[in-house]
Amino acid sequence: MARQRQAARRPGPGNGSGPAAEDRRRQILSVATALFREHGYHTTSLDDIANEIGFTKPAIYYYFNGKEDLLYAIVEVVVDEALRRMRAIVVRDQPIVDRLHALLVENTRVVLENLDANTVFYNERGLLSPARERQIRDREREYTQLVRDLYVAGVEKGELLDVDPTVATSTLLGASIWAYRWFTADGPLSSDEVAEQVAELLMAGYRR
Amino acid sequence: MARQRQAARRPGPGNGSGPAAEDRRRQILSVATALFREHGYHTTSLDDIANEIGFTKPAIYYYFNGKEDLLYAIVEVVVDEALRRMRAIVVRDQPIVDRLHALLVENTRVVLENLDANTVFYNERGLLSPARERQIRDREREYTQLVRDLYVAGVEKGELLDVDPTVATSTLLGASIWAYRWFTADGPLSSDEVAEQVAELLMAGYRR
DNA sequence: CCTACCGATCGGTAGG
DNA sequence: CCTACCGATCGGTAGG
Repeated sequence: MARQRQAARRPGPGNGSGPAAEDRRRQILSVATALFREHGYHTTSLDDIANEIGFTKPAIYYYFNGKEDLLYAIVEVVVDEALRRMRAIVVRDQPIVDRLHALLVENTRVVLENLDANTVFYNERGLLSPARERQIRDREREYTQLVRDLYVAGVEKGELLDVDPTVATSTLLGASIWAYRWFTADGPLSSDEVAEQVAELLMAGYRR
Repeated sequence: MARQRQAARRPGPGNGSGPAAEDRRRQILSVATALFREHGYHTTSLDDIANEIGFTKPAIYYYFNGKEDLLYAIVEVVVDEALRRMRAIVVRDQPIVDRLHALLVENTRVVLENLDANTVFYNERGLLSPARERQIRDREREYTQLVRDLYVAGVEKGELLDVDPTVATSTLLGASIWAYRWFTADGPLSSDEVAEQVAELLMAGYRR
């Protein structure tokens, strides 16, 4: 589908940083994200991506330096967005339990609102070069650390269950993130409803 | 390391199904599991696997029909083992809350005890052929269904928190499984300790 | 279980 | 952003 070449304006090096070029970049990333999610990074060729958009492989090199740059760009946005949202919640003037709850709701939301990109993040980011993988890992650690610090403070105040804070943080975030594996937009629950229920379950525990 | 060829007995088609052949199969799978986990399926070549053991690529074709067969064999063991252990717990003569707790402890344990294989399972199983992926997915569904049925029964009896059973099941199992992403054998906690703490947190909730 | 080798795929580049 | 093309990798096979 959409295999016709647009007879539109030649981009040319001139507007390589113009707004039209930004749109093209976004379009390439969007298509790459969907294909990487569906088939995996290595099973998706640059030809696949280019064809899906309606032009040829070398065009991609006009906007990106190589295949790995596509993956990196996708993955980078995911951590940065998660980090940004977590930061905003952690500093709120609320009881720690409430902040942790809000944080888990928000975390599930951000995952489900960007399902393709998040799936690529969790499935393919290990394929990045060691240097880039490290950069991503550092930012992810920062994000985990944010939640861990909150948890430690909550235990000290007697607001949270006293288990190992690393276990608690990883497990709670993991439970939230895991939604990317089973959530379907055509299911009975909206992403917001899922986010709420997940957070509720983790806060209250399953035991009645 | 271990790059010397063993000058041992030629296997030959004769003992292709003998005990020595089974050992070889297991060895190949074990090496493949470690490499697939570390570098990913597509980044690991059959030459890599063969070299690591100390012979050449065609030898692998003496024991397996192709690269994908290696992945399938690894992944199959993982679901089957999980399914087997879950079945044994679900039928116990215990209160549902206790069975759910035991089940989560056991689930985390089985993941952490076979970290390499489970990591491959969750990261690479999407690369199987559609037919094989379906087979794995069916067995995984059976396993999820087991836990879901237990949850539904628990809610009816008033023993469990009344949230959507699919959300509950997926989230609880996900939280447990997620340990494969952050657990390290050289950390302060043993896999058994982690398994207990995860299950405790999920049962009681983080709120004090 | 080895040597030798083929065919296809694919990321990337030249040159415009 | 296109045509044409190269080089390397790699799964798989022949033939022993």
